[in-house]
Amino acid sequence: MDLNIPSFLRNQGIKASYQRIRIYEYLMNNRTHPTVAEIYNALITDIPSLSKTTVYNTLNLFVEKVLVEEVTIEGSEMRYDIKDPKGHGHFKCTQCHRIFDVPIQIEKIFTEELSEFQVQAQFVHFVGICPDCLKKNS
Amino acid sequence: MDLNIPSFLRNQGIKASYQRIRIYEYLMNNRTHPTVAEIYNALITDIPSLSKTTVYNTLNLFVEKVLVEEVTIEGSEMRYDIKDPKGHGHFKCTQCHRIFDVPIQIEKIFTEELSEFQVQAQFVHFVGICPDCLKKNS
DNA sequence: TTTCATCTTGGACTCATTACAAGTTTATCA
DNA sequence: TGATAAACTTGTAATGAGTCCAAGATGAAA
Ligand SMILES: [Mn+2]
Ligand SMILES: [Mn+2]
Ligand SMILES: [Zn+2]
Ligand SMILES: [Zn+2]
Repeated sequence: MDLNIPSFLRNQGIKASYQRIRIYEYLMNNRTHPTVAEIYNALITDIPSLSKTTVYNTLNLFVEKVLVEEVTIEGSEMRYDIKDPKGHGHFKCTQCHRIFDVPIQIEKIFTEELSEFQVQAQFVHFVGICPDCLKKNS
Repeated sequence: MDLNIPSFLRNQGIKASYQRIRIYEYLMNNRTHPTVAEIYNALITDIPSLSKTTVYNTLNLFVEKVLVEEVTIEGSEMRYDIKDPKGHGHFKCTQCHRIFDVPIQIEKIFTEELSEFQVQAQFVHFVGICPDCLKKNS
């Protein structure tokens, strides 16, 4: 499923600048929920003129156009994730600080009390210790 | 269940200073998930010497001692909530910006894939429009 | 190639939070 | 009492993620 990023972006009503293509491509290839600083540091060697503001602008645009989702989880920096139409939760390991994807049964979360609310988005996340770190500890 | 806050704090290993008592009391009486600024502004008339740093220090201490929980939900300011041993989720209304408590069936969220992880905490939140605002809109 | 809208850039700025050092309170004990 | 020290509070300065803005670059259309 070899995605052509430039035409994909244009289909979403986004002008496919070089910076935007490279940022989207980075998110596709690095499903680690990177921060702005991580994205910027990864691309700056290839794109020496890149500005942090452009990374912010581009991510905000992608979020607005629903190509990308913000992941708010423990810590002071926002993280970014390619939009998953199915939706999934996250698990943050307190030892290695990695963030794992967790499949979620969204329907099961809804409770009676929410019936009067119009829910537009839902977020689930866990904090704890991942299997790798549990092994290392023992 | 008329709680004696000073002795409650001492039981938790926390010295019951006047500031700490008033901040805890405020959180007990205002289950609105207030920000630091809201707590500070509410108490500054009663305690003119109160410092914002004290509010930060106190809340961080309460979080460490598990008397209070941080609520991270949309927006740049941290919010605080008296610790609920049962646990509950939150719903943020995009129109009136209120944050509602939502009872959650935590067990139902757990998926097969989490079985190898040691989960220490879980967070669920929703974003959408609350019943009051839905009525106003129609 | 000219034009005009859109993008990118970097530096200034904002604002929530933390760090720090000096002053205050409180508990303990001579 | 008074002395001593630990813990707490306070105000100011510093940090740092994110935004604003104005000037320059890009690129599609005519
Ligand atoms: Mn993810
Ligand atoms: Mn709550
Ligand atoms: Zn780990
Ligand atoms: Zn509302």
